[in-house]
Amino acid sequence: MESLTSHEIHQQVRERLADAEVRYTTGRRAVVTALLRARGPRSAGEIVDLVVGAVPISSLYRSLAVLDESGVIGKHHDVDGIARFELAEWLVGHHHHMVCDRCGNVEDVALSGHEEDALHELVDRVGDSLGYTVSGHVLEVEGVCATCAV
Amino acid sequence: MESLTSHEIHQQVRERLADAEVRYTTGRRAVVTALLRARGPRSAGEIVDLVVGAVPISSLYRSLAVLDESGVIGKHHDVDGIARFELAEWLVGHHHHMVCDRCGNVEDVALSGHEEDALHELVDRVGDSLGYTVSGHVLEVEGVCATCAV
DNA sequence: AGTATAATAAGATTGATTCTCATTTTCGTC
DNA sequence: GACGAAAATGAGAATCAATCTTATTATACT
Repeated sequence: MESLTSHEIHQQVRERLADAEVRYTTGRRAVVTALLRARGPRSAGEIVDLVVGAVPISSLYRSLAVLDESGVIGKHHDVDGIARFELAEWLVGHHHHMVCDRCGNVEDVALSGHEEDALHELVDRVGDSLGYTVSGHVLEVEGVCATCAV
Repeated sequence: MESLTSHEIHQQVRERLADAEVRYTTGRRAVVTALLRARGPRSAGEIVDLVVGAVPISSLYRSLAVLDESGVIGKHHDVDGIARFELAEWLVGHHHHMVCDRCGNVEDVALSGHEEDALHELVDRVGDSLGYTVSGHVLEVEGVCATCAV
């Protein structure tokens, strides 16, 4: 998947929100911009720092909820149970995560087409064997990053 | 990995806790028994229901913390951010999770040796390419279970 | 049995997240 | 370019899983 420019992404988001009859306001745009700059999932607290100017935390959480509900961003929880948000895969491409055991940093990782295909087959097989209709998969690689490795 | 009997698991846990100079008390044993019956990760609230008799929630959390710290159980967070606990892999074998998108149920899944080897190679390659020393990996398959598929 | 140490129980506390509601902004219309 | 309806925001209250505190109880060792 060729990556979209920042401008194209905002355009895609605007259209998606329009379909959901939701306005693409300044606050919501600020969240998308912040997540665009970050190259991995970020917590609400981290996003507050990434966004220029003061953002009320309650408003930020509502922006995140709206964007999540309309499929613009995805939400998952890190090892400490804190929610982390990132742009949805239809905007930035399917990818996985490399997590540092020490500092907790999370980076996006895209597999090669061949690797992703193999993983996809594997996952389908697993779902079938248990009677599930597979809708997706998540792979997290855990390790110690170069900086933490002393 | 051949699976251990319930009795053998309690024995292993006892030894592991002894090494950590921690007692294997009734409350801690009850948690292990409950997780042994459950065939997948369970939340603190669910474990309260699985354990026979009333268990103070604060005590349960401390038992879980002690067992987690000594490596007897593992902890992760589900899509709603609540913590789920399960017996550690050295007790029940390395495995992955099949998660139902609808009801949230989580089942353990073990891959074949061949599949697991291939996955292991893949994650090693990913870690190397990013300068990480890989320590593990997590694969979650998402889908809709037979019951929820109507 | 007696003592020192660890574990438990009950409730208070914390902290991320959500809810409430009054105020403000936006959009389509006149 | 103001008007009214609907949507969004902001400030603080409320929620709830999880942790902490401390007094009490149980356990291991002598």
